[in-house]
Amino acid sequence: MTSAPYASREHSTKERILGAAEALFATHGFAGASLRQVTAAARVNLAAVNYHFGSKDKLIEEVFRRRLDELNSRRLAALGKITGQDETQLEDILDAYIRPALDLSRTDGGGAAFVRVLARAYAEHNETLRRFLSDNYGHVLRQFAAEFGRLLPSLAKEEIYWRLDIVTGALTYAMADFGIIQRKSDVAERDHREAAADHLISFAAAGLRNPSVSTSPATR
Amino acid sequence: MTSAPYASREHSTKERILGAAEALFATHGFAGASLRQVTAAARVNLAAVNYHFGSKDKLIEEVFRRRLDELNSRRLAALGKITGQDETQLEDILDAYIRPALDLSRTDGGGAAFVRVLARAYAEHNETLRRFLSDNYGHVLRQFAAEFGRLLPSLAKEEIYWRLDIVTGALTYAMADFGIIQRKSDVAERDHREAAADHLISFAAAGLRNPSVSTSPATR
DNA sequence: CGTACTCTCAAACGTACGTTTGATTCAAAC
DNA sequence: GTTTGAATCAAACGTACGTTTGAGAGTACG
Repeated sequence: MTSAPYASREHSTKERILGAAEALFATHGFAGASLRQVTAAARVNLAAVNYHFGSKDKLIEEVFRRRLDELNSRRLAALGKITGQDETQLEDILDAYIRPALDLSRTDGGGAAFVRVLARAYAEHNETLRRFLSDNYGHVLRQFAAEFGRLLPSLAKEEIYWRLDIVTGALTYAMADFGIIQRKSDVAERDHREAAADHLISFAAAGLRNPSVSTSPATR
Repeated sequence: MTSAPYASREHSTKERILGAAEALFATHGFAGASLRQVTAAARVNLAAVNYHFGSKDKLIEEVFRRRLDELNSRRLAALGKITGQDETQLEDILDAYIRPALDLSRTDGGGAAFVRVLARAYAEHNETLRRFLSDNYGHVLRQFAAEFGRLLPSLAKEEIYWRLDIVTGALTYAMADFGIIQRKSDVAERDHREAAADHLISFAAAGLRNPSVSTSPATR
């Protein structure tokens, strides 16, 4: 072996497992993709998953962590630029939230697959996974909810979280399907998604602005 | 098979299985909910599923058929009222498509659960299930696509199907989450969903009207 | 009564799953 | 040269799955 300066190369066992798992989870779901499929696709031994990650659940978490760390950093960076400003519109906050995810779905090397994994996570209401995401990235949601609350003072905190969850799920699903369609597209695909993202944002803004529904039973 | 007047009552074995399967598929997915869970919840013997339905896949199909027959009949009835009319708007066709589903999510007796099952079906790209839905209800999609095409003459047939799929998936997901949230709501929930549906429709209309993307130049 | 038929039941079938084990490899450290 | 420890491997573990079986209960009808 030509002892290169990079100890953990892109083609290390761990990385190959993560890549294969990401692709197979996107296609077959977390329960539907078996470790035997994953290790066969990654061309590693079956036991490698439990050796390097400990369990299938931990592997799933690592698939998320690898992408979400950067995704949410970008979200917070974008949010930081508009936080507290007077002229901030609802659409600006939504843009800070979904634009990094849209960019991710455009990257090579599994980004598009990961967006589909994200959509899976929303569809499956896996409690373990929910807990992991809440523990590790809940502060991001909280910061966005706070900023949304600033622009929507008439909505209760709880109501804002509900709507954010619905909006995020619908957006994620739409983005995931963009990723599938991407294969058949040509150069104009980028423009299509750019324009579609604008529509998604305006849709989400309309849903969030919706004044009706009361979550406090006493106040009627 | 003597046609007894009340042979298949609401509490028959078949109906109890269908109800339990619907609820468990909504919560745990098709792969995640086992026949042992289903039969235990329905309080029937494990073998009853294979006796009455033949297999788990056939049971899944029957869960869909029980609801989709009426759902799509209502969709076609609503579409028939506006087909070919000059003053038809995109929003009218979308209303004909998603309003029956929204009504279904409001019904008692598992309708809300079924909408979540529908969302599952969209998230999982199960080929067997896709085939079944396409074979049995593809004509509905085709009729709607034809009417959409009439109002969107600049879009290729294929492009219309893509966008319909994305839009339907996002709408279904949103409606499914409405179903989950429903529990915590009071009387105003109906108004909320009514208003939210209007936003969903306008969002979908905007996405469908989007003129960009060219699928035509390259033949592939 | 006997026959026929539908439905239910406990038990077992074979398969696939996630996980664990113990041996083996191999390069670096001593 | 020996030791060490990380990494890989084939094989097996116990469990849960969908499905099948064959016996039996219940009902209808001559």
